[in-house]
Amino acid sequence: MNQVRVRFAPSPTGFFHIGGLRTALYNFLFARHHQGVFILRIEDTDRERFVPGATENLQSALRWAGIEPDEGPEQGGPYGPYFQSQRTEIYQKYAALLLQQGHAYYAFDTSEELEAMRQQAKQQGDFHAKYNASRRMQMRNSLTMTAEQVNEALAQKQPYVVRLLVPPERKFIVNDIVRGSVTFDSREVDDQVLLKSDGYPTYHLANVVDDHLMEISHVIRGEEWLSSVPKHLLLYEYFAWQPPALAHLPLIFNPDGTKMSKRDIQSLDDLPAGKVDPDVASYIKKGYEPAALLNYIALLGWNPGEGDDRQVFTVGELIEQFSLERVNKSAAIFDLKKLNWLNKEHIMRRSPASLALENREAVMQSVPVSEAYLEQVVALLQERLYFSRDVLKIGAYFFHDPDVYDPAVVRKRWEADSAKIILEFSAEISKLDVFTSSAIETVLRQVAENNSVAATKLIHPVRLAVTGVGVGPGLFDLLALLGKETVVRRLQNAAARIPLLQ
RNA sequence: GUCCCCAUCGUCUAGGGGUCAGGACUCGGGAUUUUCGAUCCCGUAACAGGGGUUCGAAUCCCCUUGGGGACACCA
Repeated sequence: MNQVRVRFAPSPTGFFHIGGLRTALYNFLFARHHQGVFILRIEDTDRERFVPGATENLQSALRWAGIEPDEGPEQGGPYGPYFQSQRTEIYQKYAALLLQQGHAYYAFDTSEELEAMRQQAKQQGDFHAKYNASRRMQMRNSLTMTAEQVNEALAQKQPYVVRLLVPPERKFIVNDIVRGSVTFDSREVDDQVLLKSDGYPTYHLANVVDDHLMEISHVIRGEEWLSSVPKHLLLYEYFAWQPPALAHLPLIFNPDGTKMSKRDIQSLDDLPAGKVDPDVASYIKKGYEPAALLNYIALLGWNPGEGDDRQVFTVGELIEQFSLERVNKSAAIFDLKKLNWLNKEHIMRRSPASLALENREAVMQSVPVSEAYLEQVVALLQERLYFSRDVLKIGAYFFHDPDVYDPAVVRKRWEADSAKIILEFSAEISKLDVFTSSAIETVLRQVAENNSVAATKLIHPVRLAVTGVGVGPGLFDLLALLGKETVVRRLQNAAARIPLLQ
């Protein structure tokens, strides 16, 4: 295989869709797997739908995901510019070439005329009329006008588009890496507009020209493009260019089988039944691990195959395993539950140091603690974290004395003699020289025994007294980390305050 | 409507003529633990339907049904 060069070619017309991220990921994985080049090309040829900031949003999301292009608007490259809006002369040149060779023609039809044609066809039962062999000779174009008329129209600066001349009676056989062989009839393809009246190219022209000029070896994109492949094939043929290999990816849907849409989604915490948020930014904001999201969407339409039951993959492992041949044909449904599970799996595999670093700012803002202390806190909390930045949220008591005691836990765990035993325990641990987990445990069990109660009768009230909540890491580790002074203080406070709550 | 694509547990999927149809998430149960979490066991749950082909079909073929995509001077 020659050098692999692939591109992710989004149009900056709104938010960054999760399906787009997967397309980018597959392109990236494929490129890395083959030591190829991953290119970002911005397809901003529709200036009516252009959304300012969309490109930047896209690039920052790719950066977050760690799937940065080798060539693109930011990193440059020998095939630039990578904004199609900056390449209009190129497309015009190729459109002119097609015109010259008779593979394309001028069309002067106004949108009203086009609309009238479609309306009329509709009345005749033709729902989606095509501008093609069966109708082009009834329209106002350089096929029906004389050369003089055309030149005159051009001289008068009448708006025109350039259309692709699709031959009648042609079969197009598309060989797709994921779908196999798919056949289309030219009757089904219309004389696609190649150059719009504003001088900008349509997707089809720009795409084919750029893929060729940028020496793209494999086009990996969403299934929605499959049916326009015949037009592209025709263009390659007219230009006498070798078309790239094609791989059309299955779509991703909501749990209810509908298209993922941003419309009715407020937030990830408040999803309507059956819906899922398609906006990559929402997942970034929520605090998902990039590795987890990538891992999850990689598995939506791809798997490593027989004999490999792994679910958790690092990006490196994905690169190693990925192949287009193992991409599925059928659409997948996005399941937040599995993403959440993977997120936890990836968090558990991280180093406490990196998690500490990520929580550092928020924690320090709340209370200054040593790096070492923070890292020990993280070590205790790590496997209880659902999101990497939740340290302060689920472990506030490592940084502050509790100011409230969970009423449900008070009700369940606090008994009439709890205060008395807790004070006794407090007095006993005060005497400890080495405040280690095991020393504390020994003392606690001794105190329990002295009072003829099970250790749990002491363990739960102590946890409540020290943390204010009923859940958390192993009690003795927690107390040891907090330190004698803090623990004794909290026990005494709680012994005085909790009985008043009952 | 026309053309094209797709179809294995609720979800992601493995398997592609002979399998007890496997794994993962979820859910349920149990073990462990001082709680939560983690971990370990166990369990519920699928070849859309109908016809062929074949000794034998989830697997190959056809039809039906269902879902999806495309049918713009949007990508």
